[in-house]
Amino acid sequence: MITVAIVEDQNIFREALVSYLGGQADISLRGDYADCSSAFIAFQKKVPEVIVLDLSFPGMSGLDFLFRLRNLMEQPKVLVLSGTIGKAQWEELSSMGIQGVLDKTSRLSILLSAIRTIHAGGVFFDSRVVGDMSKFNSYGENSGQALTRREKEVISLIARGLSAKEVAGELGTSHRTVEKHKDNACRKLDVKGVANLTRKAVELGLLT
Amino acid sequence: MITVAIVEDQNIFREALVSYLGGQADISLRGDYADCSSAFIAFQKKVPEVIVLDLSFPGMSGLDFLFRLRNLMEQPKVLVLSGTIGKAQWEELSSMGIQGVLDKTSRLSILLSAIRTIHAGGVFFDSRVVGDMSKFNSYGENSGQALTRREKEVISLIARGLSAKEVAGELGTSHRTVEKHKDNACRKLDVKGVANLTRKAVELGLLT
DNA sequence: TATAAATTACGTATTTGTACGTATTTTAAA
DNA sequence: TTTAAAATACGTACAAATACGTAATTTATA
Repeated sequence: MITVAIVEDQNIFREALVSYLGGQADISLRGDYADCSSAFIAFQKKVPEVIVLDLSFPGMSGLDFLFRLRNLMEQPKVLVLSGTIGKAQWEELSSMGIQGVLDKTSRLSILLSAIRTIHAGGVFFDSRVVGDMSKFNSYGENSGQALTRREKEVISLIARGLSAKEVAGELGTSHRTVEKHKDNACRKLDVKGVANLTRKAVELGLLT
Repeated sequence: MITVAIVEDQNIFREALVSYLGGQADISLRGDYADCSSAFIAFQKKVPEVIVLDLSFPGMSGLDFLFRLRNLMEQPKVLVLSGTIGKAQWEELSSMGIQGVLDKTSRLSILLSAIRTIHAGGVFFDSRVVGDMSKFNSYGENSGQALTRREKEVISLIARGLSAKEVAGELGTSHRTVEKHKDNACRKLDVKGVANLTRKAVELGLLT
């Protein structure tokens, strides 16, 4: 018998999942939660073996949630249900020690398999998600560098519509420096122009 | 007995919905489809009374789908399940004669109610979705003008990273004209700069 | 057809972005 | 502490964007 909890903000989806998983012989549902806070409170009393966690909702509070899970007495296995996740999310996810990632376009039977697999001690990473992640590692065999904190800060503000001068004022530095950071970020991301940079910033989850 | 079909690309969600709705005494499921094409082919033979349609997936083929539905012998009631929908989608939706819109964060019981309501001849518009839509009507009590087709075309290309010159080449017109369209669009949308324009274009669903 | 809306085009002046470069100081890691 | 990475700053030349303006032509539509 596998004890499972679901954390998913889309009520319709969550309740439908509950309805389905509740009918499985080897699964015992131990709660479903629409937000991380109420889930964590419940888990402090009783930790389920497997947590099905939707990380597609905004605010990336889900990552804080994963972090806090590591302080529980018992360590639950975590299966992340993702819609589309950005590079920023993925970087944090992969260092967070989760047991699986699944795309919502996967089959329901795959979800079941994944739950059983990770409960048995395995890992389950959906190829569509993991495959997409490879693009994050191929910014170029040449230029595959991660953005620095300052670069992220700068392009985040630029994507919000600020000019280089305004960003400089915001960060208390020179507009030439800002332009340099932006310049470097553009080369690392292999994009040109504010429009592409803006969409990239959104994609990377830098405007949350 | 209400005959219902589901069109939803997220397999896990769709199958979980099938599992749940299949257990309802007054609902008879007549098929579930992961894409509009296969759904339409099936509907040409037999039209369900109610179609639960997810419009949150890309390509906005869902709108073409709605349009084609109008050519069927019998007219099904349509309940749209939306994640977040942009202004462009909403404008087309509201002129498409659907019977209901529901947010995925609604409760499952609400979905049931909605299905029963529109089957009985009523309409069901979730306040969260409709409420959000009001923001689209308040681009300013002053400047609340709709974008023209050309303006949408121009800012869509600009948001994709093309310069005014490149857009001009693409559309076979002068770069001055392109700049003018962009200028006008910016005033209508009350934004400044490529970054803001790009995010607005994404928000409006112009980059699908 | 008459009228309004949309598309087209250009002028001009100023600001901002882009794409190279170099080089110093600060901060973090080995 | 030594070393590497990051952040800082500046030069220059050209391209592009921005913010005003006017106005002719085409296309819908009442």
